[in-house]
Amino acid sequence: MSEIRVRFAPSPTGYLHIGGARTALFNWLFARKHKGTFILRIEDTDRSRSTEEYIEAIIDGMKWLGLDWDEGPYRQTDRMEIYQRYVQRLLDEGKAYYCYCTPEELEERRQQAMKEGKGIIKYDRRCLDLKNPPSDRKPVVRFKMPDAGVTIIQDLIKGNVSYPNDQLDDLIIMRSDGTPTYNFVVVVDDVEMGITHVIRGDDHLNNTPKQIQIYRALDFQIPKFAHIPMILGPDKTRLSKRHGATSVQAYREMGYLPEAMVNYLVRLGWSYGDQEIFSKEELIEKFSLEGVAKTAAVFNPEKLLWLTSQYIMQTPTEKLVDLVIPFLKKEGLISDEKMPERAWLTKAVESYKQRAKTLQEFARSMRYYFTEDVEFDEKASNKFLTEKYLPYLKEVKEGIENMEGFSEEALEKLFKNVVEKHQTKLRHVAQPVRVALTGGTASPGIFEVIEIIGKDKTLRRLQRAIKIAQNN
RNA sequence: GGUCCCAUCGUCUAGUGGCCCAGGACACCGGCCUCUCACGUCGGAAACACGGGUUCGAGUCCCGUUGGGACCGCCA
Repeated sequence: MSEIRVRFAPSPTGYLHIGGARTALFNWLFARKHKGTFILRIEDTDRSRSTEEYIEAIIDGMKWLGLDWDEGPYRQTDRMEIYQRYVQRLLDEGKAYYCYCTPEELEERRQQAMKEGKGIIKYDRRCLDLKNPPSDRKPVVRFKMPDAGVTIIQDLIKGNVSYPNDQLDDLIIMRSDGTPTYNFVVVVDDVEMGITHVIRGDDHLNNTPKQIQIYRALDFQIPKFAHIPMILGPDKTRLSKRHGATSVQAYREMGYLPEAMVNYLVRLGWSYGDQEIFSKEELIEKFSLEGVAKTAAVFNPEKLLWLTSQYIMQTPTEKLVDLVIPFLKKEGLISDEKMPERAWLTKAVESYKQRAKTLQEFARSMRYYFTEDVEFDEKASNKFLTEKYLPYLKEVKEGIENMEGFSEEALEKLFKNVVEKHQTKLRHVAQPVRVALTGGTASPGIFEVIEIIGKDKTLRRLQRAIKIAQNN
């Protein structure tokens, strides 16, 4: 049994997007599952649109997701001689030819064909047997497609798909500037790199018969193909920027967890019975191309959010603290110079572990733990910082002032005493205090919050709230 | 316009002829828990696109219709 070799081949014309990430993930899982090799190849033959920045961004995104590769990153721009050699071979064997038509001429003819309602928009081969090539033009090289018969793709996901060869265009394999084009390099590279399984988006399905013809012309062995369904936006068209955040780094910056992203992505088009949550090890064990669906999937950020919250709850708090710190810095709540004690930070993070759905949410909802004062939510202060609750606020304040220790237990006892004395409910005491300390009506348990905020700050905030209540 | 792919709750999906008057998950709604929020838990509403076949029996097989998508570039 020969080794399995797969690749992820993004073009660096943008950040690593959701769709690309899932393609990478499926390839990676397939390689890991079969103890094969996962190759990263940068498809940068389009020099005008490829940038170093995007190459970095893609690599960065892969690393963040934990998709490590075994070979590469290869870059097609480093391999130009190889492609040129194969183009020459096709030329020598009469399987390709020079074409002198300009892009403008071709465009015009395409428009014309479209207008006449001709279904087939393909090159008319007028340069195929040119007697006198124009000397003032640099030609492209076209691949000569067979014009009869059918090409059949044996796809691991779609099954057998056949195309009439008369539909296949004589595609350009080398531009007039001497650089090769995608459909050609992809074949050469996949063969040169010993790729056994081509796993890619099904937007490539229609390119595959053309590529198969190139494999045949070059006498190459054809790999196995697996075309995975697209990821769509809510309007069911191909997912793109206009659908909002679509790059993996955008989600990283919003405080999503990579494990959640991987889990979400894998379930988009793949399933294993009713199971929703998978560890990476489990995925490697259970992943298979047979489990991949044929239908396109709509990207649903809400489920990704839920998964992130699930992973947050599963993450050990100590680790969570490390993850939250950069977001606290970004919110301007801490800095290297102003770094709170680790133990305190741990308690603070712990208090939001069941509540924050993203790392960013941690930082934002924990704001009042760090600031000197709080900003009151108007509705909340109007309702709870009033004369009615004034006695409770005062008694809690006094109680804390006279308190021996400063533990959750002691605080709970204090509140109970106030409740009993006034024959009221705990919530009538807890809510005004909550508003006083956090500015709003929603927070972790009040005793926990008081302990985290600390005695001094708590007293100051209560005092301030009492003043407001007196005037309300 | 041509070629190709696809079709189960709003969304992701289970389902490979009888176990399905269709199961799970997110979101939504309601109960419980409760100092608020969240978590958790219990319950609810919610789908086999349509029409023909095949079969004792079809979400599952076949054909058609409709709908959606992709590709048709000197982009990848």
